[in-house]
Amino acid sequence: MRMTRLHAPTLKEDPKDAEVVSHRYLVRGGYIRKLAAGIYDFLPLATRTIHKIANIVRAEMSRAGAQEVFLPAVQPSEIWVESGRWSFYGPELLRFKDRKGAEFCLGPTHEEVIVDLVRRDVRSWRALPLNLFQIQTKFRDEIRPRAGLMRGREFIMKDAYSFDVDEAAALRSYDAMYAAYERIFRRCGLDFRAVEADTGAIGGSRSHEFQVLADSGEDAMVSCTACSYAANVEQAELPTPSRPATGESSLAKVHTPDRRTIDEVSAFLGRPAQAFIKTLIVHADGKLHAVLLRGDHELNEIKLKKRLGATLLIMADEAEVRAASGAPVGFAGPVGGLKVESVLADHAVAGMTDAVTGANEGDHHLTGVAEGRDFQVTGFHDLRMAADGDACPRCGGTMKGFRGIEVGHVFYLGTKYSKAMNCAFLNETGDEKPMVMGCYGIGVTRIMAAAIEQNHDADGICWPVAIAPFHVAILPLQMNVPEVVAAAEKLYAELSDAGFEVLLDDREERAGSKFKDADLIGIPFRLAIGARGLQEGIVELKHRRGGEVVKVPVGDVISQIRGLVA
RNA sequence: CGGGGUGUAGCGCAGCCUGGUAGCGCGCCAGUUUUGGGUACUGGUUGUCGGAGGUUCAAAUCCUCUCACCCCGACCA
Repeated sequence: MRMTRLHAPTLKEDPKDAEVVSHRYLVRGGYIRKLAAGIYDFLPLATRTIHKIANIVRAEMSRAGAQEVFLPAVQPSEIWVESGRWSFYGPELLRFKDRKGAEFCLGPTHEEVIVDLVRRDVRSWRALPLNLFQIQTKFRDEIRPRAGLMRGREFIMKDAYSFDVDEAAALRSYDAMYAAYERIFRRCGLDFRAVEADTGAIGGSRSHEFQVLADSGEDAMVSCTACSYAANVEQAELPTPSRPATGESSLAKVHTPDRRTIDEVSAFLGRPAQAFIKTLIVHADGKLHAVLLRGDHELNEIKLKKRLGATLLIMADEAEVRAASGAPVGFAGPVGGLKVESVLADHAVAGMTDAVTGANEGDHHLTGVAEGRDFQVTGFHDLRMAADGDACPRCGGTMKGFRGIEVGHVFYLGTKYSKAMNCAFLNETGDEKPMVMGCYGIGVTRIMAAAIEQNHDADGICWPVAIAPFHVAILPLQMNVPEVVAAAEKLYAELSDAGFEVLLDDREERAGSKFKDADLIGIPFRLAIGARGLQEGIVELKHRRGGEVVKVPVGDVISQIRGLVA
């Protein structure tokens, strides 16, 4: 490809609406443009990278036995009513009517469509296992799209669905997908980690997320430093700690004017956050409950929801907090009783002495509070998020926290959808059974963004070779020196013929501009051809990522590149 | 949805407080110059000032309504 023909409008200045690195560089590098909030145009460079990622995904899915299909983006409401998700899904599901008034939605996912397809024609155990996948544009009307491609509303996703005769077979399908995912992300050149995850609204009993390691990631994980356990902090179970030896303390009320948060009271009283008992009032299915956590811990709403068996769980509003505690938000505490259905406490609160809590009175806290002596709870449970330094639930080792970007998710679904939508088969003994399903997603466009978050420097993108839009950039540095242009053209032809994807910067620009754009776009290897070097028969080969520069005789360029790109 | 903010040339911005009919940088076009990290200079092109309504002799500027977008939060296969 010639730069003069390539539609890659690069920008010198950062776009004003881009905060995260991947968004900035994708826009500046001429990869994407925004059409509306969370909706982007993919320009030629982005399209090339997306194709690279998609082809790796295709190859590995095929290898794992899945077959590619292409399903509609527009879906009728009937199948969603059937699965129960027409009412369960909120406004995130974009709904609309056709000219006859019939209701449709833009597919945020395709369980309904695939189950409908499979149940029509698959009636026998002989046809199973079956695994179908597609690479499709999905639409989710996110409350707040952000961070460019990381959380857009419209995005490209690979989704696969497996159908099996029983749980054991379905788990084999799951394991095959898990293995395929590891191959996919490795081939994409990403530093990633598979972690145990919550199954969320989708149900099922087994689930792993594939997380690209990046400090800018939205998700927090912990992994054990001693064994292989790794999990999302939402998912990680925590071992029950041993009760601390009871210490002595005497209860006292202190005046804490206008100090509401743990941080504020902690600074005011000079006590660490670990000495606090945080009292949260939650509203679950119409009833109020209190949750007690150690001050430095964070509530895990998923665990709490499961413990309460609640379908709807939200933080109580100000009026509810006042009704439960008799005090404004920020001063609730367990001592003296709360007007709530139950008081649940995290294990870490058990046996705390000399603790600080709210006094159930505006502008006052209690110190010297002892659990058991000053208040009782309904029960102790695992209710908090795992964090850096926590003990591993498997081996007791120490867990380390890290952040990641979720690029893939595999779920064991069971029969949730096949039962709801009557997707069944006849087994060898003639009995009708619901198929046992799994579903497996990969965010194709998110991989593009995540790869940049993980692979960039101050000048631009440093693509892994496998997903770079081009392998090599050729930069003739003096367009007015015929020998330079001729040498560049010759290398361009030779490298292209040898099967490499080459971008020739044939613009009448000075060297500086070409270097800047090549760095920004992030082509892994750069050949700079200058009049000076050419006189000695050499060109300069630079590795975008490491920055190493080697002088290469013109005749050796192809073999050198061959060794690098392979 | 709650809080905060922004809409003026393709991009990034100033002008608004104190109304007088629009400007800067980058880009783009022509040329000179320069020629290994966004060269310098000359000339040129580019606007329903987000939209609607109102006040006024006069509105980018003041008022009302509205739309879009961004950030924080809640939300989330």
